[in-house]
Amino acid sequence: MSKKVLIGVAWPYVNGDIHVGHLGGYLLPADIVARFHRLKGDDVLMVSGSDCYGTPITVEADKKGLKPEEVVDMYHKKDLELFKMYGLDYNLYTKTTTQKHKEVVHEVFLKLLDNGYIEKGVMQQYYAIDDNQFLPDRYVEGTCPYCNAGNQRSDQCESCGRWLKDGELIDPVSKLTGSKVTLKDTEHYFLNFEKLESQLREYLDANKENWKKWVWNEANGWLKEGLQRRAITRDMDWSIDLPIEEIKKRDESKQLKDFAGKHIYVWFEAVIGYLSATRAWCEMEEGTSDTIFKRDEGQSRNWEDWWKSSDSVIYNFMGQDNLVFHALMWPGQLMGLDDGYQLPKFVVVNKFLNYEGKKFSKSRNWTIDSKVIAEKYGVDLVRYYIARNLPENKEGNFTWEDFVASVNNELVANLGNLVNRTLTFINSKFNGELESENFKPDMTLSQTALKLMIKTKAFLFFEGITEKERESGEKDMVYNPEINNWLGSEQFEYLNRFTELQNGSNGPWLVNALDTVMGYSRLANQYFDATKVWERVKEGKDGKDQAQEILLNLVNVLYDLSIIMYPFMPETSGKLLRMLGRETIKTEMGSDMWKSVFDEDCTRQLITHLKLSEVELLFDKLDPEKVLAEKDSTD
RNA sequence: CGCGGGGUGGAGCAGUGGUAGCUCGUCAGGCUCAUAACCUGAAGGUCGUGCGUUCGAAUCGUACCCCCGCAACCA
Repeated sequence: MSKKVLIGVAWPYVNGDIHVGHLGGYLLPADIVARFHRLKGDDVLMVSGSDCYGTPITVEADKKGLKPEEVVDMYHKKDLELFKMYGLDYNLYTKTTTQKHKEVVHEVFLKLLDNGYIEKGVMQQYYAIDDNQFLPDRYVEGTCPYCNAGNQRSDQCESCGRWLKDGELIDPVSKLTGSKVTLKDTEHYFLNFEKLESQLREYLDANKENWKKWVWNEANGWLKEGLQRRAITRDMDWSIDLPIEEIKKRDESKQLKDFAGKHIYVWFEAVIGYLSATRAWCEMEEGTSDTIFKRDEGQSRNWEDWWKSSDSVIYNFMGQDNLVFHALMWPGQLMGLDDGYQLPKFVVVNKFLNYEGKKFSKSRNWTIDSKVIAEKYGVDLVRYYIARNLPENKEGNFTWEDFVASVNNELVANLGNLVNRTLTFINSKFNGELESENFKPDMTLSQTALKLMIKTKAFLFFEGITEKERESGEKDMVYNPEINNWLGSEQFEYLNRFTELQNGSNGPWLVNALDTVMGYSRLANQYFDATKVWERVKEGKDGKDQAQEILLNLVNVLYDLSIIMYPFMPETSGKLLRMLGRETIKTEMGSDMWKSVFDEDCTRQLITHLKLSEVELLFDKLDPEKVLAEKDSTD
């Protein structure tokens, strides 16, 4: 039976364009891991959607003179197109404005209420007197009590940088109407995290080895500090309603005095999207125009298989600003349901990806349009560059100069060149066809090649080698089982790690995994040189037979590469496979493409016959001057 | 003393007690199948600073300096 893997990707706010930083922070890492699991034939469900409610949306709507719904529709549509373009392979990408989401949110709310984790409380909030409405902090401005600067936000004075507490702002007024604002008591529901603390402690301790160290430490820091109850309702119209009718059936002690204007706070509701989207996907027959939808043959349509089965694994991907919600709040919500829910096992958080050393900033026009860059340079180049710069441990940086260098010196020079030199060689010397019944796993390689491979750790190819022999590289060894033996044992430890996360590896470390792909390509280039295959073909029939075997070896490496690069560069993978005359990757459940490369039992079928399709360049070289001009255009 | 992360050759990063590594760049050489690509070799680091623990510290402790993130509805 296929393992169930649920990949929950943080829900992007639909108040602006998705830039390269979002891609690097969580969108692309999630997609890479999802594709990896699909290669292994796992039953993968990747869900996410647009986070549609809350103040950021209404702020953007005001700015554009639109209704919140219109802003949501506009950006949701744009995001859908962008994600399709980047090949982000969601099973369901939906939004939080759906009926299903609302239903599930209500269900969760009521369950937590009944279980005693939600309680009432009174807090103070800004209230516009003339307009008769509560205002979010963002909509209040006044004079800073410290530096007397006017027109400052209620939370921070931009002039002197001080943080302001509620009520400190002098002469606060509504940004919308100019109406005078005061602080007023307001009753809300709160989630009592204190009651969940010991369970959260257990949860963290159980996952110490599964999360990156800094992620765990940060979550641990929050928990040690002590979690306080947190408001889960607001006086804010652009939000999901409370299930008032249902609440009214409850005991009086659970009811607010006045439900008017009370809505569910976005932080509480958005994460429930993982659950609601799973359930929606299970019930859906097909996608709609405002979703990305995909279902493979044989995938389970019982949502509990992902959420309540012990052999399902849940991942969550997010940017660092979302850490506390995913590492503590959301697990807390699930615990409070007390209904056998699986908790996220891998909370995968990345830091931010900066742009030329500075934070991406829409307001300062310091941003790269994800769509434009992909159109110009190709999705896979961008995917590659982002993937190799993922801010897994510390902030990453996107620079145009580095982008060109990475593409030209790594992708083109190493991987692209390997493919091109191998395939054009086969074309010119063998008319694009190879066939060797003699191609067996026990072929003997040249001494030089041996030495090289031994040095580069490829010695794991060979059986019975001693440390001394390894150092000298002298032994005339036999090329043992297959290339994949080596793959399985050493190089692919990384790739294996990034999902299994065994041995306390605190991953996933996608950068390392990508490094492995490139390292494998580099090794093949060394092999090409060491075997001097271009000389072999000049040495009569024997030489040509040898060359054929060498090339078949290389072809098999290319096949491996096309598969292991797939999670990172799916388009390129398909392109390479087509050139090799192979089928492109199928990642249906149970297809187990991974096993065709990575298989401990070495049952893999080697390619012994080859008929090349038309050969083309895998990547085009970038013109540095043209690309560097991009930088100036954003200044 | 709010919480947390980081400071390792020109750049970007691995490395958490035992001869300082990788990718890119630089320099020299080789090769010519290949997108002036590939391969080999070399130069280049007192691992932020001081003190301490230890036979031994980039790695542990401590003090300090610098950069950054979060704490706010910025991914």
